[in-house]
Amino acid sequence: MIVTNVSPGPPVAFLLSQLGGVVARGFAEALGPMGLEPRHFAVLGFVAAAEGQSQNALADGLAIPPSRMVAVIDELEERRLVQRRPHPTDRRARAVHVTPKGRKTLAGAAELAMAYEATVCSPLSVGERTTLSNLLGRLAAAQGLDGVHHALRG
Amino acid sequence: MIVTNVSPGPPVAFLLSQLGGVVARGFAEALGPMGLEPRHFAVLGFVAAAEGQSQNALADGLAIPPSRMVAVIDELEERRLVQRRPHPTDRRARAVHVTPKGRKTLAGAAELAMAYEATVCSPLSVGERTTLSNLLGRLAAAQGLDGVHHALRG
DNA sequence: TATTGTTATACTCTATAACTATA
DNA sequence: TATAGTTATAGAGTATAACAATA
Repeated sequence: MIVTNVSPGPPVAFLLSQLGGVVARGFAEALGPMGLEPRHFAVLGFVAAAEGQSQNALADGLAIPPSRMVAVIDELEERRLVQRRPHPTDRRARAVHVTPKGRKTLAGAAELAMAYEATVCSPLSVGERTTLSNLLGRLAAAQGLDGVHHALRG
Repeated sequence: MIVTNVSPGPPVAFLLSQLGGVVARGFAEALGPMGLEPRHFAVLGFVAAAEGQSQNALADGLAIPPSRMVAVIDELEERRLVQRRPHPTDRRARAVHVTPKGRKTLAGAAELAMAYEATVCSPLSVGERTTLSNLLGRLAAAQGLDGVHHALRG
């Protein structure tokens, strides 16, 4: 009998667990010079993509509990990267906006992220990166990942 | 100017962080029916691969602190999967051995792990799995991963 | 004096649920 | 009565360092 349902080489699930942890930590380190953690980067980017959202809307969109969103916005606001303004139609809510300084910081962090991406992928040719991105994307889709909540785990 | 240093598609580092977390959690769940957590599986397998090692040697080999190893061995011994015996040459140390029940449990857990691997890889053809394993293996090697400490993060 | 196993402590991180002010 | 934001609390998980027995 020929075994066909086992993938050759080291188990993929195995490598993914290993690499996922290392890359997540490495990404956090790469962001260090900006003084941002991955969660700040994620929230800042999400706010910049759609300004004026309520904190609950942000928490919903990034699939994190509202109480955590409060802390992240606190830290971002303390550094003048975002600003809480009164919500135009609901006096309970706060409309979150990005400051000019926040946009600059976001741009810098995005550059660091791209540089880290290049470091991680450096062992591969451009063609291989495309292949890898495609294969991983299919696995991610099968796992129900939609590409939104990225840097929030840990 | 043509941009060549950016990989096409979603960033690989991004997908790896996402998938790593999901797969690690999924693996923990897959092991659930056995009543084992990934760390127990890893230690049990490492002990089975070389019996009679001291706890410090195990902690060293799996790159986890000795105090943590104590807790894991405690739990494995409570379930009669491993056994602490006096070390033949050093009365301070304990030689850790796998019981017959431990071997059966390990075999069952290994089957669950293979089944989970098959689930994760189900969107890919066998050829694609080989390709993916190869690409991930090269990234892992570049990150200094040696393939030993797998299921211990989280 | 150093090392093995162990225990205790302290620290980080997180979600849950209470609280207030508005709706 | 329900919802937005906030705060407080408690839980899980962890590493660090102190400890006793032995080398």
